[in-house]
Amino acid sequence: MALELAPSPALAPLASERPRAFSGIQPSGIVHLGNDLGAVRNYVRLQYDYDAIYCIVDYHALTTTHDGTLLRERTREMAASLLALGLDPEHCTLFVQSDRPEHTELAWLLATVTPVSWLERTPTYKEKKLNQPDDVNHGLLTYPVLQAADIVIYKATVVPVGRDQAAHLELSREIVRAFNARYGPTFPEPQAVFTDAPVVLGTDGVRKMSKSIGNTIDIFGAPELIRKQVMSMVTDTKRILRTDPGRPAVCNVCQLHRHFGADYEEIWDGERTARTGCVDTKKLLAERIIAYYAPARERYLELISKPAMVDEVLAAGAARLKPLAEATLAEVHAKMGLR
RNA sequence: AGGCGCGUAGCUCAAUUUGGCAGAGCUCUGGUCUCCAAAACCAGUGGUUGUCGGUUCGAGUCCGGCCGCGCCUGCCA
Repeated sequence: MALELAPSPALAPLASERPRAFSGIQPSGIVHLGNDLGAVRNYVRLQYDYDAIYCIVDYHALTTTHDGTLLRERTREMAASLLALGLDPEHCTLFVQSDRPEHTELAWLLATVTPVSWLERTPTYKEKKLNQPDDVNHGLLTYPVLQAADIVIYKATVVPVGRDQAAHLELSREIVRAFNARYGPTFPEPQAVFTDAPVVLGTDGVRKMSKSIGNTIDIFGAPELIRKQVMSMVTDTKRILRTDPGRPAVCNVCQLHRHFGADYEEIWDGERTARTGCVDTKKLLAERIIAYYAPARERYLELISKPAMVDEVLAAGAARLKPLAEATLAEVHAKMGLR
């Protein structure tokens, strides 16, 4: 690499006055209702207000998924899902993390300014140690460093996250501060943008909707599947008889109705007064979900049957980011004393 | 690299000591009950015993190789 003064990474190819936002999403496969309401909807909205970069983080996934065929499949499914739900390559940059290997190099460089104790304190690390005690690999520990690299390699200033993710972003900010303190101002401290994304509970009504737990509502599934999943949802456990009044505040079915119609207050009222029963409310919810996602489902099925279309979008996204990533690395090399 | 230990259902484990039908709890599925779901009760599904070979009439169990995980002692850029 030529020895030169750091080029200005401000000269983005996506020349734009909009602040740059970065967000990573795990390649967990086809998205479910919780993914969409909790994150994807916001991604779609934010792509019009920010210079938005969305990254399918397959390097991160390697800390828990060790089946190459499965990972590749899930990465493509995630990409197709995001495009089907409205991410528009004309308005945002969507790419796969491992298509920009500069992320991992920067992670190594950032690792040298990051105390081990910061990482050992990370709640997710402790949690994973409990969840997969036979596979506590180093990637799990260094995960937040790679996360920081993901963000700052594009000098993104805005990171849309749920409030539960605030701690992770704080660690990224600390790593950035540690780097800037040692080598001079280089990276902007990324700011969390808290979205009002709800934590969507699964069909069990207790735990967060999650593919690994198996409590999902699969929005791209066949209508019969969605009906079956909605009908199996846990409702208000105190409402036993049809004539018992319901409590919409604790009924997950009622909560989900918030997202599928302006008339949810009326639906809640029906539950409270036992004018309607749980079956009525579930059937209505199922049909609304099916109708709402029908166009996206069609797009998804189209995209997944033509993987070349998806791959093309991903390749273009990675190519667009290449100059940015290389410029940042060149600047960092110069500051750290690398050739 | 060497020493010790471990590997059995999706999960937690039993059966290994003394070779003799691979089992239990939870999860899951179905049924009863409820407007549904949950809870409760009843029933059922679920296994290449990490893997390859050997000994034996017979191996989850004994022997050897390999793979994986943990702990310990080293070596090294």
